[in-house]
Amino acid sequence: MLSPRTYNAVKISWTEASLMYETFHTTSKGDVFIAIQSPVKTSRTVLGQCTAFGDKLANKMGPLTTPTKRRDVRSVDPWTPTSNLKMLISAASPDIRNREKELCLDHEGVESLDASQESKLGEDAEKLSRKEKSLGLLCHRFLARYPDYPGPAHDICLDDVATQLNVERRRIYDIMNVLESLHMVSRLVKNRYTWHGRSKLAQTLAVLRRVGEGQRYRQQMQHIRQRCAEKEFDFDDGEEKENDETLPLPPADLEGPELGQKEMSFVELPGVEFNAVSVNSRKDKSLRVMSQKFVMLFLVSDPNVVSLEVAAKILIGEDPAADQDKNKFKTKVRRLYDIANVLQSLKLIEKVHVTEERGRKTAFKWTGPAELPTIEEPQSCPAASRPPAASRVSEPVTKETCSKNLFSSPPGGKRGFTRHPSLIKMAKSIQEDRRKINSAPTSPAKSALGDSSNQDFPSKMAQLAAICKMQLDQQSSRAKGSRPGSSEPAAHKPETHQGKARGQREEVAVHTPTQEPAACTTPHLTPRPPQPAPASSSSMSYLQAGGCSPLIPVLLPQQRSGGPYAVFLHALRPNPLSRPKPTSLAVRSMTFEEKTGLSPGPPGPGARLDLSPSATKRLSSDTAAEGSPSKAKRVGGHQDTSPRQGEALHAARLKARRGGPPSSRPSSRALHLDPEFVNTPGGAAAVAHQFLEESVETFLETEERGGSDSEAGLTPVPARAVPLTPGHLHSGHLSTETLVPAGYLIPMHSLVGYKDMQVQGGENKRSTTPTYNIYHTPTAGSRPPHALEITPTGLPRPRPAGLSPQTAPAYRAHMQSPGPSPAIFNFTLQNLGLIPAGPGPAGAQQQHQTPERGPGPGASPLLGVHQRGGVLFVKPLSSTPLQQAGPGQPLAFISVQQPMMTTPKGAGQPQHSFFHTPGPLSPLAAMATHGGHAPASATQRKLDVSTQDSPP
DNA sequence: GTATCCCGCCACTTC
DNA sequence: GAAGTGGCGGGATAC
Repeated sequence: MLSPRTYNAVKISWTEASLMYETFHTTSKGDVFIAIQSPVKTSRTVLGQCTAFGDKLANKMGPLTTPTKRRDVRSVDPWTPTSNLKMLISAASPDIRNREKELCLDHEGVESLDASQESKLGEDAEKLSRKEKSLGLLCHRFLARYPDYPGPAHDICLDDVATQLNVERRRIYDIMNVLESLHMVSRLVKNRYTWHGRSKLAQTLAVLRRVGEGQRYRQQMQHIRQRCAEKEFDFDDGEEKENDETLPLPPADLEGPELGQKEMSFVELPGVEFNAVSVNSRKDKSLRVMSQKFVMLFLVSDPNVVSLEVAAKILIGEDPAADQDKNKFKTKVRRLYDIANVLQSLKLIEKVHVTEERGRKTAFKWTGPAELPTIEEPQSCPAASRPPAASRVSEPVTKETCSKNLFSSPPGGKRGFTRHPSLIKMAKSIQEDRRKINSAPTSPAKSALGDSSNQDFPSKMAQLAAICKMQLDQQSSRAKGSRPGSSEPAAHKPETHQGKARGQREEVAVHTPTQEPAACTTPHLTPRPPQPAPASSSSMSYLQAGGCSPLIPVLLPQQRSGGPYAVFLHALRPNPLSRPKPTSLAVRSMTFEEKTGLSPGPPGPGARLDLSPSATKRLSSDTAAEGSPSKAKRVGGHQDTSPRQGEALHAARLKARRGGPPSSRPSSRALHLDPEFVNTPGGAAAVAHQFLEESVETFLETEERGGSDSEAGLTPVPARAVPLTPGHLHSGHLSTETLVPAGYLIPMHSLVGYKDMQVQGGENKRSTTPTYNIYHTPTAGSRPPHALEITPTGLPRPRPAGLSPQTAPAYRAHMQSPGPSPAIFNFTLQNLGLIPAGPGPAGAQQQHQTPERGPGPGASPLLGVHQRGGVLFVKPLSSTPLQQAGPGQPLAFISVQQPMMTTPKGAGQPQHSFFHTPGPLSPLAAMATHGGHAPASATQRKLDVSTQDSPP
């Protein structure tokens, strides 16, 4: 067939080529097509018959081998991107090939091709047909330029790429966003990205799957399908709304959970940890979020076939408004096409058509890796990382050092409220460094570190950055607030610092920056600090993602490449559960879909997610913070983050509750911005802190009391049982939730420290900036075994009731301490075996759950943990669950803090609008707002109704 | 006529 | 204020 050389040359492109083909096929209808070489052939011709890729490929190969192309290929430098591009292009576009051939063939010289190609393409571009200009093709060309598994980091200059590919930058952004969602690239700086290729893809997918499971997407899809089946008519776009009632739109329901996701805003990428950090301007990046969610659907779907409609509904569902708005629906669909095109180029999906009652539907079939690395919680980075920590030390150390330096000053003292510009800069620089490192690491760095380390690297970097930020935030907050209440905090902090000092490295390495310190400090947590690494790590590390409701960030250990990721889960979407959906239903609609289910990979026991709530939070928070200022508005934002932020958030929440301004939650994003919240008006902040603390304490107490309940709530309730009511949440409380970037995945590394964080729990909280807040720990989630189970709804896991007494204190401590979220703490304890999984003590969680406010003002019912002043509130993933959840159930936690931001709004109408989806937000909101009240009902609603339903 | 999805306006962010 | 980003949706092209 191909000459060796050719072969080599082709190798790289092969996949791509295949992808391209597929793409084409898909595009064209799934028909098969073409042999690359065959000059003309277009798609269908050859393969028409073959359906399977393999076949296709084989077929293609045959043709491909054909002389001509090879030549080209060969001639070209096999590995050169251009060569690849050429191949791809030729393969992809018959027209192009033809042209090339015509034009170039002659010369054959690959080179000529190369140069000419692009130029041609570019030139031709104008002439090219729409198809030829498709995003998928463009993506192919783009991908052809880089190796799947880059050794050293590859920097990508958008301008260059755009120029080379002859496309507008705008198009490149679309591609980059999708790639970023898969962690194939990470943004380095403006106009620059780092190419990671597929090195992190497996992990990312594994994480996404988990998250998806946690989100119950499968259920949602089924639900939707059912509805569809039931009401086919309704489907039509517009109707949906109406359907709602009748059918609570699938989307809607779905939304609920997803809603949380809506946070699309948060979408930051895992790999890019920093995203959160700084640079990113728009945290929203819905495209990224959408992309991740879209991928999750495939990963969770048994059939692996997801219809565009279903996907759109689910994704849209998140967007309340979208549901009703046809236009929005259309827009979403457009985006899905964009994403699908890129994913097709990546060969992750293939376009297919599903025949339904209604007719033929466009759908996509997952063609990516079937089996994904399990995410082991255990491995969870933490642990792994830790050890490495030492090794990694370098990084960690650095981070630590940095963080220490940054924070050191304040330990006892407070940190400046506001971040000093210089600090900010530092943080940024650090972040940048991280990024750089990350990028590099991906390949090399990691190697150096070791696998785990690798991951760690990035994560570390991220952590460092995060830590720095957090610290800064904290400092700032302290500075501001050193205020009374702070005493504790202060104490903690100092301790924290100390703790850090001691264990810092470890912690540092491990922990997420921010929290760690705090956590460490916390006496209760104390243990964690240093050692946390191992134990904590283990325990901490894993949060069940799945279990976690939406909000919960899950940390996944990255097995290899990637470190674990922290995923922000949206609030669980109860919905799915809510409706008992018969899977079968789904079937009708979609042939493929039918599956019911397996959850693809439910994480086995092995797979666990580490949630580092804190981490997540951080991320989220960071992100949020980064988020546009405007967003900040939502909250009241104080940016100061950290504990204060959390407090601020609380305060905000409280206010909201009290009638404070409903805050309009600006947007989900805003939520994230907690930091901003933090900033909350100065004096107020201090007060708020105190207030928060108090509330927290109260909350804790409450939790303890009601803990069980809350736990239940926390526990991942079986879907139905408890669907989080996102809506509920949002309604009131949502805000909190909102804050959380649901759905967003963050690489553990970035989070790093989660363990620590978790372990540490409390201390950090304060310190931790908003970001941290984000997390929550999902206790349940953390449980390894359950990972899957944990998933929101279903988490059967019993929660460590055990928390109880003993834990309780600890819990409180946590809560009080800024450290890690209580949830985390619980988690950890549970994992460690210190706490019984049972319902018992659940209190903490339960408390959270308790919906209502247990905690006091802010206490969110659902949430299990709240950090106190600090601010982390853990929410039960599924809000609903709480109720249901019985003892034993694991908890899902969500950090509420962010929500704070939202709170205002969330509470208000906006929320609804925002969140139609009840789900996600709600949980948070619930927590945040604590309007605990909301929770229960909300959750329930969720089940029943679409999110929106949730009563305001 | 519907399905796709390119194109580029424009708002938001960041520098 | 300029540049970078990215949401968004009009409308063209493909089927």
